[in-house]
Amino acid sequence: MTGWEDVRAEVLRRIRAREWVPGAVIPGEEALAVEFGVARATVNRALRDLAESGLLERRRKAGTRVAVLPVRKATLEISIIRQEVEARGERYSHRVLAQRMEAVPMAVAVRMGVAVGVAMLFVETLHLAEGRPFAHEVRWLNPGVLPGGVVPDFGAVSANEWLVQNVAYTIGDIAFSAEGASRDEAAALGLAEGAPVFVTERMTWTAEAPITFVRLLHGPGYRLRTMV
Amino acid sequence: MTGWEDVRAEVLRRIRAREWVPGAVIPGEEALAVEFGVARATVNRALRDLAESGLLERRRKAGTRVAVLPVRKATLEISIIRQEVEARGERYSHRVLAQRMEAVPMAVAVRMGVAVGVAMLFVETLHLAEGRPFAHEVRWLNPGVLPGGVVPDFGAVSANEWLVQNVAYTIGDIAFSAEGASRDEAAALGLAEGAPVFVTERMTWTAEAPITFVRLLHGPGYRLRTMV
DNA sequence: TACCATTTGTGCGTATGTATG
DNA sequence: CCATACATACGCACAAATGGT
Repeated sequence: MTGWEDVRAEVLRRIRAREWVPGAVIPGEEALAVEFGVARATVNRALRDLAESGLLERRRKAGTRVAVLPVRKATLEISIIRQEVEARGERYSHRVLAQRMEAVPMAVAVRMGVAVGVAMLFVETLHLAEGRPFAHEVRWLNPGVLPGGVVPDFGAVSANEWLVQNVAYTIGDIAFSAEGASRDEAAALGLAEGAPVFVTERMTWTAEAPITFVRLLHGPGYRLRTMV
Repeated sequence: MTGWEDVRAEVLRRIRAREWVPGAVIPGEEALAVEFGVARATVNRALRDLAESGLLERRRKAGTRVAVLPVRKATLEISIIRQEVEARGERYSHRVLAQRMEAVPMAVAVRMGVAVGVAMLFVETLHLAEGRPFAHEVRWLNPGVLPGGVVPDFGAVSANEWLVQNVAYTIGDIAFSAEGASRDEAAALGLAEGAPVFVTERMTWTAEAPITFVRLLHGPGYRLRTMV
């Protein structure tokens, strides 16, 4: 009956009810464990969870305090474009518009952390939902990460999906912005030049080497949502 | 020397090295605990962490398997606009452009889950960085959540910040999109009509009642980033 | 359908490590 | 340097979910 989620709920209630006000130190784990009649580990689990979600701040020796300006943490689920389309109940397809070795432009070189002019595999893809343009993808891919140096057939499986399945867990960062579509981008997506597009730029790395830089454009109507 | 993070690192290595391929069931917690010479709880902590980040899928009785299409989970830190501006080393200020009770339009009523025409507190704010428009905010706020029914002075502390500090932990969802600025929005942000703007829409609730619906517009140059 | 065996989920009490006021 | 409070570990136990018989 008293699990760590119950403890979390009660702590949450006290924060909400302002029984514990922002900035104040709350009782220690041991004290709460006694009060709630649970083990200290159970309290720890609950408080750790609340700290992860930004509501509490915990420091050794200093104790646990209620965050003054809680930074809310929202989690985005970055899925394969195919999954995204299929989740809407639409049929997915994609077309490779270009694929070639190409010297990276400066903007990309900077983000990938390589010298300007280094040759990378350049892949341009149009993702379709029910045959209509859904997203336009431009990608630079470090050929060094391809197993055996063999370039896969991105016409069969999109680069997006192929990488997730074939190149191991990576770290990276993502940035979102709104931009006006360039002439080429607009043409690919069937929009007017300058139309607002939702831009996702993603850079991924292994421990040492850059893997890929992707610039993904979604046309009007696209919404990126967080999962509660 | 062998903490749960070490266990996680080793499991990660095996996934990366494809010793455990996507879709395959990995050894049970007990077996891994024996192999690594740690307690089962330690293995559990490590595997739970990997499952939370989307790399493993766990089900009772079925065991733990390597995710076939790992859904990457990116965490966004949603901070107060003032913090965001100050983090850039710029001076923050804001102006309340409008504040009145107003019947919610249908689009907002639907999202807030209230009847069309219900009166909410409407607040329009312009956020400035170094005196230049940074973001335009339109907010509908349920007056029922105001302590004592008193409307705070949003000219002193922005509604954004006031709510975080005075209304307790909430659940909500956020959606991001790119749109063309309307005439009024463009005017507020000093842009041309139809210019691409980055739109953040946030809806928050307490357990039962809607708290607030916000529509936040950022002009060109704004980028929303994830933390690694 | 009913039951059982397996596997993860979580709890308890205790002990030790570690950052830090 | 020490006392404190969190961080994490261990071993055990039982609960809950669920695949299979």
